[in-house]
Amino acid sequence: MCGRYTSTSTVADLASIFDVDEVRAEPMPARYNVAPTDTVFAVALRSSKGEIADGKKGPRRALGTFRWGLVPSWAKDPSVGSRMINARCEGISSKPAFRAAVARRRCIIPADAFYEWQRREGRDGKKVGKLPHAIRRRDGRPMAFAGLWEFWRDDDDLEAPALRSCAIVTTGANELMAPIHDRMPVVLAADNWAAWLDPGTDPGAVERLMVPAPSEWFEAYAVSTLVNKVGNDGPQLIEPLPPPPPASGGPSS
DNA sequence: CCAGACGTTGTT
DNA sequence: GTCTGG
DNA sequence: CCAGACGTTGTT
DNA sequence: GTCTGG
Repeated sequence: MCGRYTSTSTVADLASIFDVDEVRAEPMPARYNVAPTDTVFAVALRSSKGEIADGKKGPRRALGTFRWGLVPSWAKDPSVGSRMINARCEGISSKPAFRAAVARRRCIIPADAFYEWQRREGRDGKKVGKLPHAIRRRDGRPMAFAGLWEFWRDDDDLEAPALRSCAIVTTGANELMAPIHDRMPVVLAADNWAAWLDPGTDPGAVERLMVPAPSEWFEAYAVSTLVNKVGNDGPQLIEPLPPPPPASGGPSS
């Protein structure tokens, strides 16, 4: 799955890379530990209803900010979003929480790396803990996570600004990821960005985009458990973990 | 009909 | 809002 | 995803 | 053990 990632590219770089023509996001500092419920960048098409932008003509893609954790429009309060941080691609179109968004409100969530925790066992099968790994593109470019977004209004406070929230679509692991974890985010090829964002794309075509990206795009390596704590941040979180000390003979030798 | 869920992950 | 379970 | 909490009452 | 918050 994908429960933590990094967002280190600048607004200007993202606007350029994703061919965004309207920026509706204040710059944010580089983040090495983006966690659920955080405010994140995402790219979405402007809609005729003005959900992303006002009614101006011309621009097509907007870079905006969203709360990570999709809050369905019918939710009583936004807390349900904490459990909607990912959307499994399998059966996604029949899930009440995601159905509307996958049909009409797809977005791209940029990320520079994501984290996955590998469960590890001791020699005797006892649990030893979880080892976090960072996964990033070999070419150094930001990744485009396939995302969904929603629009939520508080029925008790119609004056309040609407909340825009998002979820990351997940799929099975590719060969690189398989030893670490059995799920991974859908990472879109640049050639598929337009089709993913376009609400007019045929549902079958959308389905075919929600597949594991090729292993060859990525590199993965173990990192320290500093990332476990959401309050920790900084480039040290994606530094490769030094190899463990040579196996000492244990209690006896 | 109304009430209640609406999600993912990992683990046994 | 819409579907499922009772 | 991991870390950290894990409760009630009454009132608007 | 299970849920909530970040």
